Amino acid sequence: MIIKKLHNAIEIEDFGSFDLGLSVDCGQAFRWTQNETGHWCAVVGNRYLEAEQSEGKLIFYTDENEFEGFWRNYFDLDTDYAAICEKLSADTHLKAATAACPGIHILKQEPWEALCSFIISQNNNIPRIKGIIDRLCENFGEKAEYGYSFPSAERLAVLEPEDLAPLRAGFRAKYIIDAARKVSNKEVDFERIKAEPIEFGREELQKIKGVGAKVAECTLLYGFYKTEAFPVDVWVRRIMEEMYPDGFPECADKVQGIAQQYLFHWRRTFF
DNA sequence: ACCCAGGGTAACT
DNA sequence: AGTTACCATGGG
Repeated sequence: MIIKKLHNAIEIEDFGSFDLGLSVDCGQAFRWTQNETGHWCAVVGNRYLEAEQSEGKLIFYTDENEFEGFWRNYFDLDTDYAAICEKLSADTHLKAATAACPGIHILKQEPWEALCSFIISQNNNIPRIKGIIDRLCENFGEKAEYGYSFPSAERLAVLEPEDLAPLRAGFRAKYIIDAARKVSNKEVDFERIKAEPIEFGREELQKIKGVGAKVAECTLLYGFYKTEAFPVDVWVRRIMEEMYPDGFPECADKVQGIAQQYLFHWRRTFF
């Protein structure tokens, strides 16, 4: 990876197969948008980033400290995805999926934002999920010059489900409040989920009303970077029924979640 | 009017 | 233990 400092940005070459647009817009994160110039923009935590990719170059409009201290890890730029995809290619369908949409990285999102986002995702579609999350941030996040932050669990914990009416989240409002309360009072312990094997996280997260197996797996994969987490939504279920009636291939051991992300995007985009 | 969406709960057999 | 209606909302 070659990193050059520009006057207002960091320019990167030789960053492997990473695809910025695919990674931020393949259904794992919901706050990235394209501005008039096609640059990808989002608020993550209390930071803001504008970024673009063109002609083999990746440009982050931020300084070196921010890139090295946060974004490099957020985009998982130091993991060798080419090697992972090569390993997955031992399976015919995974070979096709990884070849069809190369460059997807798992984004290392904030655990609370991932949990809350995937609670909202249940029995919902991606455009509407984005809308609800936008309204959640506008109503309860902190306003900065560049946009609204994602509201903390502590901020939402003091609210009642009816207070979330402006979100038009439907039956999910009460689940969001229950999650906020159990996370902020440590009844659901994020530090232990980070430290312990995935089985602990599975049980811990499902103590929350409205969190079942699928939302828990998404939270563990995108919020805790547990790459063996395996979320099965309606699209992945179709793939499992059509292509893997006898189970998921061994070559995906420990990275089932990454394999799942390629299959999800492949199935939605090309079938 | 009907069906579906990155599901989960509760109430049934 | 395995099915099924129902849950709010909006787009096709």
